[in-house]
Order: sequence, then structure tokens, then C-alpha cells
Amino acid sequence: MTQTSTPTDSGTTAPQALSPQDMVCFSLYSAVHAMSQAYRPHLEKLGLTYPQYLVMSALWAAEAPPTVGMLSRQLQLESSTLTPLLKRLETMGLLTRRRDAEDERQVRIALTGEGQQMHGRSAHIAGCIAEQSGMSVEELLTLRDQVSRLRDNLRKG
Amino acid sequence: MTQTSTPTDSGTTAPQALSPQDMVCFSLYSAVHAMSQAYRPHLEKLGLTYPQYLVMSALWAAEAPPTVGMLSRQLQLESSTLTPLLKRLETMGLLTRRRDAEDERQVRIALTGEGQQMHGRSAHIAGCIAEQSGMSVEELLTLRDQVSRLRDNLRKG
DNA sequence: GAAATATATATCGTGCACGATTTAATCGAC
DNA sequence: GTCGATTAAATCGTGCACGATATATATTTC
Repeated sequence: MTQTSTPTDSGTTAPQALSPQDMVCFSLYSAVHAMSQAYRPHLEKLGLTYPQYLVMSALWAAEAPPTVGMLSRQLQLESSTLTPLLKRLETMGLLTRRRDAEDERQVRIALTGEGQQMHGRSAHIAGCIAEQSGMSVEELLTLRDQVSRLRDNLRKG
Repeated sequence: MTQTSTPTDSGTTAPQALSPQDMVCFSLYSAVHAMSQAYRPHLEKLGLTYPQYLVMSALWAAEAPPTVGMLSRQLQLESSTLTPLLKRLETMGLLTRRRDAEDERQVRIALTGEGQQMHGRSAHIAGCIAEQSGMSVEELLTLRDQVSRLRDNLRKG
């Protein structure tokens, strides 16, 4: 099927054909989809999508209400992605969006009581996923660091 | 900011707040975006998006024209994702979509000459990305296998 | 302090990506 | 051979995700 190990190639035909299965990028791409699927049943109970959950996680971990720009830098998402997503979370009653009095260009995102409360209801999820991953905590941490390093290098380049 | 190592928590407040940066899922999520950005300048010259490039890669590596279902299983994408994507590639003149004579439910995807030819023009890209990753080939292969294992485990669970 | 510049969000258009549903063809039971 | 069940694509609606652009506030220059 993928014929990586069958060099039948003899010049006239195409360059060695790397199938998606051979590529690092595809492993990441498909792993993200699998991850999103794994989260889905848990997040459905909270009424969240995976990207919404990431934003909520950032807010739960923040010491003070961040601006849209801070979230944008932390999550590496454009304002054109975040703005509508944040509006949806606002409509759900999980957060508020308020222009900063000091700098009216910025918008501060603050959790509501309901948004804060959801943290407790989400606390078990990470553990479930970790278990489902079939990898040890050590392996997962190593993998996380390797993947983060790859990401940072790609950004710099 | 993320306060992973500052256990100021004392019961009344939220459970330990895992920030996105601490999570394996986020490292994968952000790495995929970074990867897509890294591919962008190369793929722009071909007029392809990253998912379109994946489909083309699958076709370049295939021995015979696969069906939509085969591509769906290989790339783990729904027909609702593939069908419009394939239609765009067809419009670009890179492939043809033809119902199988043996089984009229299936649609066979075949490269056109132009689509076949693009393989050569894309051959250098993987190497550029590998270089940009700042990781050795060995490291990349190990990472690929680890990430693939994680993905497969998540799917099974 | 007015004009030029820079920064922070928001808006718009396009293309994934999925779940749910639909349509159409094949297969099975009888 | 016909009816019911299964399978393969396609369609529909929603929500990311981005680049390009717009808008509005802040900063800098003069």
C-alpha cells in the first residue's frame, strides 16, 4: 500500500512516494483529531467544544482576567478565531467581555460564577484521557515536551 | 502565570489549574497549527491547502485509484469533509471523480496528468520542514511513532 | 496639539471538520 | 424476484481557523 520499503522506482516514475502514514505531520494531524474525539463525550456534558475547553482552561489557570491579546498569544490563535469563540462562551454565561478602562482597545475576559464553577466539573477529564492514552505519565510528559519543542522550532523557522 | 509549581491552593479555591501549556493535548493542537503554518509558504506555490496536500500525498503513494471510502479510512476523515475537498481538487484539474462500474455506490479518485506531475514539484517540501523542525531524522521518526501510538490508543479507547 | 504611526479587536470570506441526515446502490432472506 | 437491511457518498448546519481588511483607541512625531 505505502511501499516505503519497496524501491521499485527506476527513474521514469515519480519520486519516492511518502504516504501520509510515513509523515510526522500526519501523525500529529490525525492525533489531534483522535484527541478531540476522545474529549468529545466528556465535553458534551459541559456543552463545550475542544477549543472552547482550551480557552476555559486558560481562564481557570489565569490569576487575573486576561485580555483577548493575552489569550491569543497563549493559545496561538488569531483574534478572528477567538472573538467569535469568546462571544459564544459569553452567550452561554461562562464569561464576560469588557473593554479595559485603562486602554479602551483591549477587552478583558473574566469568568462568571458559572464559568468558575465549571472548573470542578471538568477536573476529572484530563485523567480519563491520560488513562485512555495507554501511555505512562512519564511518557506523556516526555512526549509533550518533544512536541512543544518541535512546535517552537517550527515557529521560529 | 500558570502557577503549576506554586500550590497556593488551600481548599476553598479551584482544583489545581492545569494551564494549556501543561497539557499534552495542547502541545499537539498547537504543533499542528505551527506545522500547517510551516507548510503554508511551500503549498501556496502549488495552490494547495495542507489537507489537500495530504490527500494528494495519499494519491501519489497509492498503487491504484482509491475510493472515497479508502481515503476516508486512511486519512481518518469523514466523507462530509472529503467530498467537498475532492471536488475542489477536481475543479483545479488535479484529479477525477468517477463512479465505480463494479459498485456504483463507490467513487474512484484518479490523478490527472497535472496531478501526477505536481508530485515532482512537491518533492522538496518534506525535507524543508524536517530541517526547520530542528530535530534529527531519528528523533522525528521516534516522535512520529510515539504520536501514532498515542493516536491509535485514543481511537481504541 | 494635530498628523502620522502603531496597536488591539472585530469583521469578512474561504476552507476544513464533524455529526446527523439523505440518497442511492448492493446484499440478504425468503 | 421483492422487501428489508446494510453500505457508500453526498448534503446540511455549526463551529473552528486563517489571511486580509476595517475600526477604533493609543502613542509618537513634529
